[in-house]
Amino acid sequence: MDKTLFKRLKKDGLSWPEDKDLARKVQRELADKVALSPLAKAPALIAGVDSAFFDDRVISTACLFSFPSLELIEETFAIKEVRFPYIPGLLSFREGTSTIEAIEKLKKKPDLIIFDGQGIAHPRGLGIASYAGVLLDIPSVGCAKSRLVGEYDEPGKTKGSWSPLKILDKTVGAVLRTRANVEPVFVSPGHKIDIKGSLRLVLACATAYRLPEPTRRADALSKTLARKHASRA
DNA sequence: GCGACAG
DNA sequence: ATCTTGTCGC
Repeated sequence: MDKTLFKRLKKDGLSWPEDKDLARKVQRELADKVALSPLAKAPALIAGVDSAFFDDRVISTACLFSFPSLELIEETFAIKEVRFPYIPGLLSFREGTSTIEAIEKLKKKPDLIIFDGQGIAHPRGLGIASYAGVLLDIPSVGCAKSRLVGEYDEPGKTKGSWSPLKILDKTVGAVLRTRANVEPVFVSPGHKIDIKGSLRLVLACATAYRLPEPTRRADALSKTLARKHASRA
């Protein structure tokens, strides 16, 4: 894949519908660049990202936290016109570009980013966490609220319990209980981290709620800002 | 053709 | 994701 397309994806993403097939092709190519090696160094700064919609626009937020102390350091957001519909497996092209922009607006570069979506637990091994992780070349983890692909057994009801998420005989992530007696989350590595590391990270960010603090905060902020900007040119 | 299907 | 109040349960 050439650098031109690489930069274009970060800046403008893909449009609809002429590039729908290109989207899948791009995913298959980027998937080869995903690294599942253990985290190189302990992260000190972690960012959580999420997106919300209003009118015909997408607003993505990035919340930076210290780690493992989990103190909020800074928050950013980016708004863009929605150019792609929601299609299972192609989420990256709907909210990936604005998400990347929000991350790049952070004054301090995060050592790792947690996404509200899948990492490699994806049809082509490139969920939004892997997609953005590769384009930004920053370690990333996917923490989704529901399953996209893979099979699993119900994990134990206690906090910290988990069971492998696998496609055929290949483990691509884990179904983790971040809070007792509450629906589990689907964790999978995005880029430059392995499954065990992803699990430890998400669990370390799970305080008293189902979603890890960085992502939970980004979710709340995106919704608040979306309502604030709604129906207001 | 039928069912599944991140946000 | 989004449209939306109160209500059941731990």
